[in-house]
Amino acid sequence: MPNRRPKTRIQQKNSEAILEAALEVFSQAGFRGATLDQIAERAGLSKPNLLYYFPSKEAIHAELIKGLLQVWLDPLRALDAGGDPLAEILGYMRRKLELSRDFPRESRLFANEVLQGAPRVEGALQEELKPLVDEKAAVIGAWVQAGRLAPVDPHHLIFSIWATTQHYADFDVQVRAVLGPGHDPFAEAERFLTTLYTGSLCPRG
Amino acid sequence: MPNRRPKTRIQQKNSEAILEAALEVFSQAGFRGATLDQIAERAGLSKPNLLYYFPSKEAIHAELIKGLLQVWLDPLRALDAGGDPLAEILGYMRRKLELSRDFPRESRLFANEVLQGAPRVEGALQEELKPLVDEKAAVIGAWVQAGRLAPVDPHHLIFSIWATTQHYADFDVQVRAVLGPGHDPFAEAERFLTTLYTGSLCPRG
DNA sequence: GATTTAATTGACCGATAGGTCAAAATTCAG
DNA sequence: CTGAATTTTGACCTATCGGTCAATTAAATC
Repeated sequence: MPNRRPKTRIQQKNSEAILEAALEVFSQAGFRGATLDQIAERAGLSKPNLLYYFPSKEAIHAELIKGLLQVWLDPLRALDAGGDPLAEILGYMRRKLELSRDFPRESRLFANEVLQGAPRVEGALQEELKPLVDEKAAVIGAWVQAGRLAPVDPHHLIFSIWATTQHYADFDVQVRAVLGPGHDPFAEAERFLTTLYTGSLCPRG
Repeated sequence: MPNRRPKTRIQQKNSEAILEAALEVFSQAGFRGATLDQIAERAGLSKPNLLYYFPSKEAIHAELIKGLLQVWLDPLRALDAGGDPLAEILGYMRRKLELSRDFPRESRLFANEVLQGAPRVEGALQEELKPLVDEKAAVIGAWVQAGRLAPVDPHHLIFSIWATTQHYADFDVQVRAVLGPGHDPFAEAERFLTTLYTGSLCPRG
């Protein structure tokens, strides 16, 4: 059994291939719907060989979730209390939208997990997500108090940014089916969401 | 095998029990993750008995989706070209949010399906969803043209309403984990979304 | 080049998946 | 009450699931 941290080139390569394949399969079928055989085939390995690198299906999934959560929270971490309120929020929206555009499988993996009751990430939600959101919600709340933002509920503002941006990754099929060909959903979304949030967040006498 | 339309009381009762159980299981585990044994147990029937009423797992799922799509599209159908633009859009948002509150399992069933590539509903998206959305988007576009709404992309406005309202059903676990106890997510969401859309849709000189 | 170590595999395991079927139990019609 | 139709079930089928293991092959080390 290989050590925790891959050492050899071959371990590095195969571990990456497995995680890449698992991301594809898990994000498309959910945890229960995904099979080790599918993952193994996509990774170009036999199933026993796959289980030589990871002890179980759960372990592969856990590794993916672990690596994902950090990346997923980064845009919110970057929200700066010292910046211009509207610019900060629009910047957060934009970074979140870019994640949806560039890492749709990661978004769907997470969506699948939460949608099915988050049995394997509930702890992380409580211990990592909630504190960070509370902190940044307080920042936004302070902006509102100072009259630098129109009065809105900070938590639900954050929810709406999650919802609207992740929608373009998670419901990509539906978005494209409705728009038809000849559209760039993400580019259009950026314009729309900019006007949406600018319009409702600008403070008015 | 029972006829297409349930006739006897017992057929009526069991068919309903099966669909109710299947909704619970499919919405929580996705199609592949759900099992006939789980559905049968929840419905209080044996597996062979379940398969006496529906020919296959696919058939149960298809029946659910069929019944769901109509209900799901009703709020958009009710959007009235003759009404007040902002009130109509807020009303649509509110009806959609009520669906999320009262039928979260249906929302998750649909989300699961689309998330996993919509293999069983892609046709319905093209043939039912797209025409309806295009029609209503045209209505909104006309309002914008007439200067009765701030200039926004109608399709993406509809997407954002879907995203923000369904978020509270589909990501319920996450929303509650972040908010903590003592919150009514749907009531708060209604207030927030009202200000969000009012703020950005009101036309200004 | 030999030997040790890492990597790979085919065969296999018990559990569970969706589904079938003939027979038994129940309900219904006359 | 009786016979026909409906409903229910236990036993069973094949395929696939996650996972194991001993044996084989390929790499790295000396």
